[in-house]
Amino acid sequence: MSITADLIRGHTDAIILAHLLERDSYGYEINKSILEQTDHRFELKEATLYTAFRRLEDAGYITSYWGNENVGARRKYYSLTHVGREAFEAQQNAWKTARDVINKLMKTEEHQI
Amino acid sequence: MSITADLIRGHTDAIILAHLLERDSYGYEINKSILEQTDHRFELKEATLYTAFRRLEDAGYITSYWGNENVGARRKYYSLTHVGREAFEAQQNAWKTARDVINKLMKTEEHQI
DNA sequence: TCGAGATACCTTGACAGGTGAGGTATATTA
DNA sequence: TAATATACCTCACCTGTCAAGGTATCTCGA
Repeated sequence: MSITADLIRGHTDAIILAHLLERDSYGYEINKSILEQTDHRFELKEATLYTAFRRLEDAGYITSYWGNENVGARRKYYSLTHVGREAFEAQQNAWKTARDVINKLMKTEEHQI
Repeated sequence: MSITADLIRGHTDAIILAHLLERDSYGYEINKSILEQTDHRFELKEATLYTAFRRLEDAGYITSYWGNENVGARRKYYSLTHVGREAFEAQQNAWKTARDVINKLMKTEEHQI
């Protein structure tokens, strides 16, 4: 079951920030990583991804620098800022709240543990 | 913590259908019900609600009829169709998938039971 | 009786995020 | 040498949300 745009809308920023929590990364890698993590059930489209990078950098949540690869195509790396880390934590909390509310309104049982 | 539009976007239709699973209802009541169910953490704005009604009726998921109240303002009742019920179940499944994927990507633990 | 507030419906225009389609460039490999 | 993978980017369009505005009825207190 693939996931439509509107179900993801509003989560793209947080998903990218989450990825950058662990280490600096670049667009293509983040894209591939998300595909693998979700068994190809979900893909961040390139246009969406680069739009989000722009938005996040404008907001001061991430900074960028060009990698100095000797081989292969050039890579633009992104790094999470302190503000970005705080923003992610806020968005994570917002997600938890929203998730529980939607579960209730959609009469969906919580995930079994 | 109130919930921003983008976190809910794409769920409004399913939330409305879920409400109609139990019984026929009308806009104002659905709105109030959602407010109460969520302890005022989330509100479906009127414009959003009526836009959704139009969309759902065009899709054949709901039908409408005017109530015959003797007192008070007139009410337009909505009723879930068979197709609408099936659509809701599909959307419920889509939500479960999306929820689990987002949980994973956002490194959010599942809700404790 | 008159005004405020609740109930109940609706439309319009603007906005913002997602994305299909298109583009550029380099390296690898058959 | 052509195809494929890596890697970046932009633009125009679409769709859902919603602030702001509107209409009408009923209740209730001053």
